Amino acid sequence: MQTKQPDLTRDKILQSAFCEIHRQGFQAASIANILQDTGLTKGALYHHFQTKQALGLAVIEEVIKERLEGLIFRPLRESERPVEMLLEIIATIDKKVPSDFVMLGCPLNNLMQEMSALDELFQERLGGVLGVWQKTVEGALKRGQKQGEIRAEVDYKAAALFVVSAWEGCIGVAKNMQSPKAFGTCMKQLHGYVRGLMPAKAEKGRRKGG
Amino acid sequence: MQTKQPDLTRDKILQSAFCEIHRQGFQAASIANILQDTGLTKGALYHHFQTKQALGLAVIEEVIKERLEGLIFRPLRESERPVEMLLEIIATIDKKVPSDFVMLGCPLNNLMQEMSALDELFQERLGGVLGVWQKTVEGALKRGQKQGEIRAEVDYKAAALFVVSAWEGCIGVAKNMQSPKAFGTCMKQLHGYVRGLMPAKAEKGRRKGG
DNA sequence: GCAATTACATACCGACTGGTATGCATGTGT
DNA sequence: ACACATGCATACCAGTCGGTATGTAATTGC
Repeated sequence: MQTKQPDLTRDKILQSAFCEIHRQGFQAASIANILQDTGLTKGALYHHFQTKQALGLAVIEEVIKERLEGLIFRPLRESERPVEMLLEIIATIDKKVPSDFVMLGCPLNNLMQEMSALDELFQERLGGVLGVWQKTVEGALKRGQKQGEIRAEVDYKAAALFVVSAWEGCIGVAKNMQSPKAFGTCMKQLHGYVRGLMPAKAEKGRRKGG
Repeated sequence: MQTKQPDLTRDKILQSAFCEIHRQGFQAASIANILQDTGLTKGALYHHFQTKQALGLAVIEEVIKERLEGLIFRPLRESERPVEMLLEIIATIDKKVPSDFVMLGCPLNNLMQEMSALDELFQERLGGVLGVWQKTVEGALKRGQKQGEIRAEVDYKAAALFVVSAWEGCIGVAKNMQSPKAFGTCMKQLHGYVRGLMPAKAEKGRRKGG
């Protein structure tokens, strides 16, 4: 066992920074808090990350993006019945995610609201993740259209944009109401919207209530 | 003409604070900037507002809420054809609002995302405004239901919650993409969702494309 | 017209911020 | 085994933050 494990140290910083940023926002996130939490010092932190900004960008890329990847992107991409998978994820996301993720909001959305208008690099990175999300939903709808599960006249690009927007909106409003229940209610409506993209036949076949 | 006009001074501070908060967020909003912008001094500001928090709360109540009132709440409440008015507002809001309101985001939503989890008073005030919004849409849908413009089985409370959530979500995503066009596309989908709440007959009667 | 209050301006403060310069110990390549 | 780079700790810094104490001019009440 080594006394110095740079990769572990770096990861500890990233995780702690993620939590601090999730709770306080990026600008209000205190380097000092992260150091206290990890038991490290400024030397360690600024050895691994040149600036606070670089740390924030790394959190986006290596923590937030990866979480979304596992929770949403990958299942959606790999499923052979993408529309059903999308509906499934929308219907169950409120149970799959710890309740403080509703109380504190979506880490991605929080950062977008806070930083997009202030910092170009943040805007690019966040936009990148958002773009992947959108493209993933878009792909699911497109494939669904080929399978006849989405009506032919549906503009799947616009629909995907709306799904992601409404999704984030639901978390945001639920966060302000501090109500996981409202989140569930809201996402159920989004579920209804997506079902509304399906042909009448396929739509009727699905269960109605949540 | 008087040399001291406390009401005007107070208003100048509120307006400037609104802009500063809209641009930077509340925590990053700098008292010094507001003073520089208004040409006043700390003495003046802290005479009218006990703390920065009090200033923020006043901005919510006296600026943000009033703007939404004039732009959305009042028209919706006073219309005799509330569903049409709701659709009208959703369809044209992207033109009625200056483009920097898309680039900088909805002031209400920005503050909700930033402050709701951090400060109880903010959460209450913001939640109050959001509640009015929600109740107003709710009332519009309810009245629409009586008029037969909304299908009887629609859960108008859940639908109203979703409309507001998706609305904010659309602005948020458009802000991150720095794209007023995306805002329009996204709101058109919300328009479609609301139309989907109408009976097939009434829905068909409306124009399809934007 | 005098007293009291209101409406500001000036100067200052402690706390905290992100960031850096320096130093030292551990690990690594040869 | 020695040179060198990496990994991390300590101490310090300039700048900014919100907030306050004090002073003074303008306005108001009587």
